[in-house]
Amino acid sequence: MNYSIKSRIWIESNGKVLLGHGRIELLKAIDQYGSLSKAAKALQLSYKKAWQLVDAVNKSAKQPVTINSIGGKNGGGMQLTDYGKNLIKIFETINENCWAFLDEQLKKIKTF
Amino acid sequence: MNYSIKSRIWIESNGKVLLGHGRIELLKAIDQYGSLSKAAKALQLSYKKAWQLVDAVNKSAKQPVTINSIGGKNGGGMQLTDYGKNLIKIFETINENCWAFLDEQLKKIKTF
DNA sequence: AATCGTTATGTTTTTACAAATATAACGATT
DNA sequence: AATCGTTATATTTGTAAAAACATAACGATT
Repeated sequence: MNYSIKSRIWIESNGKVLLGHGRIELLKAIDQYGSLSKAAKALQLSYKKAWQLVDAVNKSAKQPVTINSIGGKNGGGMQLTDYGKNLIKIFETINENCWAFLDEQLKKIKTF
Repeated sequence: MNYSIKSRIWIESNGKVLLGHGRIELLKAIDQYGSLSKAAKALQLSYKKAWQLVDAVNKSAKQPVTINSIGGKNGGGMQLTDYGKNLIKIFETINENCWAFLDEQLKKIKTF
C-alpha cells in the first residue's frame, strides 16, 4: 500500500473563494512582517498579485481582515485585524482535522 | 453565516497523482461509453488530454485500470478493469465522507 | 517642498498550458 | 486490399494566467 491521500480545503463566502491555502500563507506572512510588500517578497509573489489576493479576501469577508496604511514615517504598512487572525486559526484547525480524518479513512480500506 | 467549506481530495501513488476529481469523472465516462473518444467528447475534453490522463493513471496504479483495444470491428474501445471500478468506488466514498466531515466541522464554529 | 518606503493601480510582456490539427497504427469485416 | 472507427502520438496554434514593468498616491519627517 503505497497509496496516500491528500486534500485541499477552502472557505467560500456567497459562492466566491474567501480563503484557501495560498491566501492563508499570505495572511500569515503579512502578520509576520507588518507589510504587504515584504510578505510578497518572502513568498516570491509579485506585489500586484499579493495585493489582489488581499483585496479579494477583504471584499468577500464579513469583516475587514487587514488594516492598511499608506504614507507616513515608514511609508505605511499592513496589519491583520483580530478577525483576520481568527480566520487563520479556524482554517488551519479544520485543515489539520481534515488530514487526520482522511488518513483514518484510508486505513479502513483493507486491500487496494 | 454565509460561509461554506469546500474540498478537493486526491490519491497519490509514490508521490505522483493517481486519482483526482477530473480523472474520476473521465473513468466513469469511459465505463459508461466503452470508448475513450466518446468519453472525451462527453466531457468536452480533447482526445489527447483524455488519453494522457488515462495513461498517467495506468502508469501510477498498482494494477491496470483500463483494458484498451485497437482496431477490430468497431475500431476498438476501452473498458475499465474490476480494479478500476473499485478505485472509483473507494474514491467517491471517501470524498463524500470528507464533505460530511467538513460540514460538521464548520457547524462547530459558533461565530465568524 | 523634497524625500522615503509603502500601498494602489494601469500597461505591457512572457510563459505555461490547453486546444486544435495532423497522421500513424491497428485489426475485424467486407 | 480497402474501409472503418478507434487508440496512440507528434506538431502546431491559441489563449488565459502570471510576471514584469511603470507610475501614481499617500503622509510623516526633515
